Amino acid sequence: MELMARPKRHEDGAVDRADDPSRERLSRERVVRAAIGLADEHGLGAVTMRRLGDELAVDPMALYKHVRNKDDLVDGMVDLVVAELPPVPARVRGGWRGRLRAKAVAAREAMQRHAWMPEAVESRADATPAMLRYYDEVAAIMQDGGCSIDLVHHSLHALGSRVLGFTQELFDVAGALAAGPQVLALQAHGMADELPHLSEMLLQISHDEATIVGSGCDDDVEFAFALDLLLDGLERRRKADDRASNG
Amino acid sequence: MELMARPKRHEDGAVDRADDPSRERLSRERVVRAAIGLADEHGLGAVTMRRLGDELAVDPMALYKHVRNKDDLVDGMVDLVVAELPPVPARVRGGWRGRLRAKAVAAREAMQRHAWMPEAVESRADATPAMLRYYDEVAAIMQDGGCSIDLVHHSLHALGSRVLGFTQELFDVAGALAAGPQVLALQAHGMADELPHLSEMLLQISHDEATIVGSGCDDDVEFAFALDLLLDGLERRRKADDRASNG
DNA sequence: ACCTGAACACCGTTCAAGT
DNA sequence: ACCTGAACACCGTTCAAGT
Repeated sequence: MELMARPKRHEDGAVDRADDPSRERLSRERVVRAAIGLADEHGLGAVTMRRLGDELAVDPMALYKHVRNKDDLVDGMVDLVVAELPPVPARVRGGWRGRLRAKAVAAREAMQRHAWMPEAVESRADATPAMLRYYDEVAAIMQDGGCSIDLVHHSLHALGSRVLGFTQELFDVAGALAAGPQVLALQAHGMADELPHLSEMLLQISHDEATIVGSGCDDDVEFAFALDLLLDGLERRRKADDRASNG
Repeated sequence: MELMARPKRHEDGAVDRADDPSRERLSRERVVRAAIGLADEHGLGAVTMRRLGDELAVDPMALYKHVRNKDDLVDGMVDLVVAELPPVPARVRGGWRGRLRAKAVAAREAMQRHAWMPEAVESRADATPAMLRYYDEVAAIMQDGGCSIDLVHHSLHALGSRVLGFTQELFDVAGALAAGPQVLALQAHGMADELPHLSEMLLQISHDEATIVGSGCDDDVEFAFALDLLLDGLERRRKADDRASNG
């Protein structure tokens, strides 16, 4: 998963700089792609103007010619990832719900390749142009499906980032706790007495899962559960609106 | 909203240090409350070991006696806020749904006083003890209401941080865009052609709202809409489970 | 006119030196 | 044995000095 082109080096390790004028020129896209590669490999925390400069074999200050500042860099990373999300397949079963579902599931796959995206998006105040276009597509799917503008509006709020493929979880309820040893650790620390309901739940989960796969929750299942819960609820509201205006 | 006790100073401005042994002793709670006060007033970014030391009129290094490191400090801030959320009133109408709803709405009020909480929570890998206790209470309410353990589990994933009062929005769809001037700005920059559905939606919102209040969306309404959508859907699943096992 | 890199004003944390 | 503060290894960004 090497998204960026590494700077060319001589076999002896010396870096081409002033010598080689054919060396790939810097551009905003090349800078942003290098940052994405850095984040994919080492996390968003590793994305540093200085380190990015190293990665591109360039003076850190040179980056400021292609990027206003670090905020602008992160904006660029988010925008590029969202811009490159696959378009929803032309023919999908299940009406507007099915189309929206397919869109969210496709986005989710991309987000798993870029695990830093939720944190990056969360840290932005404003939506990037690509995010706006994405949400316009979502609105289009719903309006085409017969949702009122008012319902579309509420839905965008209700779905939030879920439609972009985020799990949006407070903490990894299962990953952090459902692993067998962790449950035991909980009990060992006497927390099980304090958390009877969670303990019972986690115990049952790890018991059920143990017979099938490893342990912990299936993120895909949970994502689909929440998504369908919301989409089903929204379709019910759409039908109710329909009856109210047509009946 | 002054949560912390400021260090006492002489009227001439000189700081009591070694002189005054009765000067309030540092403690983990005092450190954490000071950090919360700092975040409430100036945002999470202003919470710095150095600045916190200044605030408490203490060497920054002295903080490390009460707090393992900065991560531990933020953990402490999150834990204290969650621990002090009001308990759900004993008698609330509407069964488990009503009780859970009341809990989320009460939490939401607290979160609005501590606007840095979503960011702080998002940056944590693990839940704090108070968060675990909170989620145990949520699980208890649902189990008492007749939800199967399996449904409780899915619900915790689906509700995510919403039950803690977070809006969990990707970006402030409305705040950033629905304000009248912004819509015009959008059109001026030719984005309206690219975003026909969003533009139409935002135009209608600002038109509708203009006659009632200012502009933008009502966050409380949107929070309640999404919460009820989820709670209604979960109650439907509970009933379906009921029929499946009893019928 | 352009580019570069030294320097500034921060940060969390270590660790040695002083009591 | 304890505490303190100098120092380290970073950070984003400014700005002046050099070409």
